[in-house]
Amino acid sequence: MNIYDIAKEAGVSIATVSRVLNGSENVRDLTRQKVEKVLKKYNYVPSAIARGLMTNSMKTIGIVTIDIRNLYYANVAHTIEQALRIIGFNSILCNTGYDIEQKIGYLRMLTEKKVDSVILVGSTFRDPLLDKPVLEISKQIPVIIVNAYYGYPNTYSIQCDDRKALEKFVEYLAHRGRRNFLYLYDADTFSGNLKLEGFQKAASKHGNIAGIHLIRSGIDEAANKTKELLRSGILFDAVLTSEDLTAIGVLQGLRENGIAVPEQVSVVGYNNSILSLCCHPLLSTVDSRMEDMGKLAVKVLHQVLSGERAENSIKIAPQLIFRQTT
Amino acid sequence: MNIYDIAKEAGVSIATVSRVLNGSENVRDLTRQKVEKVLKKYNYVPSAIARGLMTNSMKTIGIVTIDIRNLYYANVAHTIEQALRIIGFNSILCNTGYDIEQKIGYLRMLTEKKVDSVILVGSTFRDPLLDKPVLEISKQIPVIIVNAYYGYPNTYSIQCDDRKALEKFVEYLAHRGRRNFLYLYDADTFSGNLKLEGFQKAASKHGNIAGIHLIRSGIDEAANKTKELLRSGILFDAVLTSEDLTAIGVLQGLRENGIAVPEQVSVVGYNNSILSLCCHPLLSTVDSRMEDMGKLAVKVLHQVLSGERAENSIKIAPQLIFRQTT
DNA sequence: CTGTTAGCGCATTCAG
DNA sequence: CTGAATGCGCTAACAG
Repeated sequence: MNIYDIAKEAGVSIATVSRVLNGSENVRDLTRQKVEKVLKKYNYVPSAIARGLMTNSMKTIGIVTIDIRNLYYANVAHTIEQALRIIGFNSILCNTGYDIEQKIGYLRMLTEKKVDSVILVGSTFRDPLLDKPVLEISKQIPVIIVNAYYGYPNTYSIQCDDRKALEKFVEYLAHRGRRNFLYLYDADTFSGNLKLEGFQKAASKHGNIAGIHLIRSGIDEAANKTKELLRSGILFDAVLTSEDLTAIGVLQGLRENGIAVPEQVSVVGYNNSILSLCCHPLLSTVDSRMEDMGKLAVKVLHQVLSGERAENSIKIAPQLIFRQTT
Repeated sequence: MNIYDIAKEAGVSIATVSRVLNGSENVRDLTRQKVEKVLKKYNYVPSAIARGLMTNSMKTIGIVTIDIRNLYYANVAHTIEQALRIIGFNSILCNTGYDIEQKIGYLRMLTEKKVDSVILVGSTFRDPLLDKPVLEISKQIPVIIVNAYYGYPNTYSIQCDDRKALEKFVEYLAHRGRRNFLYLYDADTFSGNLKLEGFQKAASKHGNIAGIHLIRSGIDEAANKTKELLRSGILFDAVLTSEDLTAIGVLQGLRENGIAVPEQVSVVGYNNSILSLCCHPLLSTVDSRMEDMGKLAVKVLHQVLSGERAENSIKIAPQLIFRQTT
């Protein structure tokens, strides 16, 4: 069933059918009704593919991220998908994992499918090996990157000021009498480095750096590292992390050693995920405002696709969340 | 830049270009090289839209679920997306929320975009109001439903035996001396009812039903309900739930009242999410094997799309996970 | 092994 | 306000 069948049965031309399908004004009411009757009769659904071939757009955008199982990415992806739907776009979801070839493969697929834009979620997409593919794509369609920055034309970036978040939390803890700051992180990325810099700057200014350790992501990894550090006799009274999950591992490591939180040691997570509300004591953390970033990403995209001017780089302020671990 | 431009520059016909693009055998090596050279020169990417118009397939399927921020759905969606990619399909992600109109709207969009199939994730998609839309779609393309069942032709269902999970857990707890069973759940759905039935049957057989309560989803809601029940003097020594998050709320409610887990009360979650590893004590729960369900969904889909016969209904066995709360 | 031709289903001129 | 004609970029016969 296509537009020809409808036209024939309604006794009009395909142009007219197309017009009523697209809500054009220039159709006599009587004609419109004739067509709509047939449309309804067959419950006709036009083919977005054929339309796409003409308009060169499928009203679809690609959301590219590492792994949707990560709460952080899930949140942003969800927000983006919902905001896009409202402005008439659907989302192709791409979980690339950390493999660069996969990332490139997904990018290629998205250009084949002629998406109207690509939204990269996560600072791991700021990678020298991706520079060329991203540059190429950005020549065709706008590229939005959440939590990192590309300097190319037609790329737009939304970031949270991660550096400041760490700085301010260290500062806060120093005011509360903490002196020996430990930092555990699990990602050596663009935004990971910003956090690290913030920690280093503030910790050395307001106290001492008791240690900085890059560990694998996961509760057990963080718990083990904590226990190892405890055994080695390192002194610390505050632990900051790049992710809630890591902080929860720290909590468990401390508990096993009978160390009271926050009395003896303060612990701080990152992302303000639901996890931070599941542990005990409730985790102090940083709200990196992923929902706001997602919404901004779509807002910028909408502006760009509408031909309006849009900010090339937006930075929003994180929010410190004080709960029971500080 | 299209197939004509390539053909002209390579000095061949568009059919030949199409052949090398699709890896056809029937091309002389020399010819192939000529074409490939031009392809590379312009970094040519064929249009999936145009191809789709001919083949009537965009190699895309729709993943329809409530909300990807829910860990359970995120897991299944991720697994499905990955498995699909391997067999050459991409995924349009649809977060419908609970609104029925939205669900229908997404379904309509997916048929417009001519997806090759739709995978419904979650038993909330077994809804009388969706019967007709699902029936209509299933006449066009296969519909897979995870965690529920539709009896229509060309629909396929993957389920976890939720009823048995609850039965077995109650039984286990009874063996360990528990007698007064409480059940808190947050979803009045197809699978929700199965869990409930399992609980009722086993609890009344092996002990007493101390209460069954439908509450809103969330930690606080569960914690408040727990405290309310405690105040009201209801006696119970085991709490089962339909979701880890609810169980964690119960844990917090009990803690506030100084009730020891598992010494005085056992608590059981559902889904074996990462949340169950974040709380203290570590939560006993049910692994509903969403990864396996996701993989099975794609396996069945692959069979169907390949014209093979596939099981219309598959049920897999859940696994009880014993940690510290039982 | 290669080229010609004919659509796929729609949007979009351009006439009338 | 409506219709005829054209083409989007590709695949799939069908000839040769």
